[in-house]
Amino acid sequence: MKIATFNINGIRARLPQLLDWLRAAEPDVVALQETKCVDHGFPSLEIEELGYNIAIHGQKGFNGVALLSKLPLEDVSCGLPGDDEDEQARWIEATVVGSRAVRICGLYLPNGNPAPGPKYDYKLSWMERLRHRAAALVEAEETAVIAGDYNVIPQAEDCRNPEAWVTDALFLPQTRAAWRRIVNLGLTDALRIYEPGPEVYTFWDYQGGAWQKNNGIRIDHLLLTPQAADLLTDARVDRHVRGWEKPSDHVPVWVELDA
DNA sequence: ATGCCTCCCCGAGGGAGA
Repeated sequence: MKIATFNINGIRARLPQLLDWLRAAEPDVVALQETKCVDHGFPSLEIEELGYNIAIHGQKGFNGVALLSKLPLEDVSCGLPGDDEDEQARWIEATVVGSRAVRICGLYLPNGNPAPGPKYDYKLSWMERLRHRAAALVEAEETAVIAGDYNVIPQAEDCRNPEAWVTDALFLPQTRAAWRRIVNLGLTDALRIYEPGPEVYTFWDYQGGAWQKNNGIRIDHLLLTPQAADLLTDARVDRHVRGWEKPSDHVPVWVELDA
């Protein structure tokens, strides 16, 4: 079962690229972020024509997450538990049953800039809620993949110019400590298993020729519970997609599970 | 980099992103 995450940066603006990638990469499950449209604006027909079922958690203008799956999406749940006041569409989860049942969680973690400030406070509190949800999945011994745009640069080797990020919400010590508290529940950062080297990035800014200079950061991650990690057979970045016409600033990242 | 792009809102110029 091939499971991918892709911050699409506007699904209506990016539909041709998304369809081209789906046809070429043939993922079984995709977690999308930054769909930037309400549910009735989602281009469902074109995606369903490629054989995907769809679960959407949209919002007007920004945010927005979705799951695509060639297998049925069961027990869909939208919204990260822990704050009933939180209206932002950043979390969706569902179960997909192949040879094994896999819980798929798609997330769009808040950016948090500028830090310090209320946006950074929201990021840290969201990460604490994420830790609680991840702990529950680990405790229940679920076969689960927690995939998405984490807006976290875990370590210095995950960016080209660490010194440029030292005061940024994506790389602040508090952010990376919160990330470690989540990973240290016993989760596996899947891409690191198959791409251990430096200069493995998933985002390149549109500005300043970042792509041409390979001035990237690794912020899109797939975290696996132990039961999912047992099934891991591959994990890669579809880096080439960033060189396409009118690309997203993120590229797809995927894992292959024997499930 | 207090923003060199690009998305969204809409139908101008501002918010958001990372």
